[in-house]
Amino acid sequence: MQRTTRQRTAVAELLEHSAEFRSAQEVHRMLADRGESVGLATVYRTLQALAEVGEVDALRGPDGEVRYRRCDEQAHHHHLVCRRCGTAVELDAAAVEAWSGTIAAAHGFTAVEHTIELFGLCATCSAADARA
Amino acid sequence: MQRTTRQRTAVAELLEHSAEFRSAQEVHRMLADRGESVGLATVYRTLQALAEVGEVDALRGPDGEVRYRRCDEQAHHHHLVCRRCGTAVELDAAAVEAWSGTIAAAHGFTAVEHTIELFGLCATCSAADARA
DNA sequence: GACTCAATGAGAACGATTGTCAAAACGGCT
DNA sequence: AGCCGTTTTGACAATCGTTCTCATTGAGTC
Repeated sequence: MQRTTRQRTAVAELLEHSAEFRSAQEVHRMLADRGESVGLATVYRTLQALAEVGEVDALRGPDGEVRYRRCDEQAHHHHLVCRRCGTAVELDAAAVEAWSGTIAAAHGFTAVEHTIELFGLCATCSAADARA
Repeated sequence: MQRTTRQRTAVAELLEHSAEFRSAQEVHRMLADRGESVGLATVYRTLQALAEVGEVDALRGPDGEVRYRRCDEQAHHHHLVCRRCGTAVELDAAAVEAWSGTIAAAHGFTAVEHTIELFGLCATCSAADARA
């Protein structure tokens, strides 16, 4: 049976209040700073579990680190992520979904999955850059 | 100055004859098996260099490993990759490109880049699976 | 052939992630 | 509240891909 523990609550809680994608390491550090220290291994396990259930979305950033975020949209969707601050916008990509399906079929591929993520600088970070 | 060495030639040569995406580790092993042993560090350096110049395309598989492949198309494009054997089809995604640009602008993002890759089982591997 | 500087390679170092396993905590039960 | 069987946890070791270091080697030049 799935038990409710302090650490699981803490991790879920933190993501609940984050609009940004966070890596396991970040979550670990943030919780530590906040005094709710949780073992690193536990953070990884919890995050993966949440992702498996669909509670959170996971994606691998350009640097190879996996990041997690609690999304409003439960259904399948993609993101436009700020590469500086991690803020993300959820995208409805019906058009792209259709395209991917068609393309795959045309080449005889089956069991197709796709990775479609956009990375850039959000309005805020762009402005900060320009000022610098 | 950029020098022409046995190892650089060997790596380039191997990719030249591969229709599949190969990881640095794979390239290293394949060269060793073939008797043209090349240091692992050198393989990494060479692959990165080739990718930087645009000689080869690089992409990160679902497992996080970076894979390289020599592509016919020099211009920007995406792939439909077999997750079993690594075979890849080059895709022209003009429609998707346009979509990504529009979406990004609509949200005030700048300097946008995107990751768009499709993974599945190629016709051959699908068939092999069905038979098993 | 001699010389210079880029390139190589063995191995250490790294950073993210996963595995291990004894100790601690949960939840149901009395 | 106290017990108990199970699930979780966490400190630490282990993996794995990748990068760094630095003494040695080799490419291109004169």
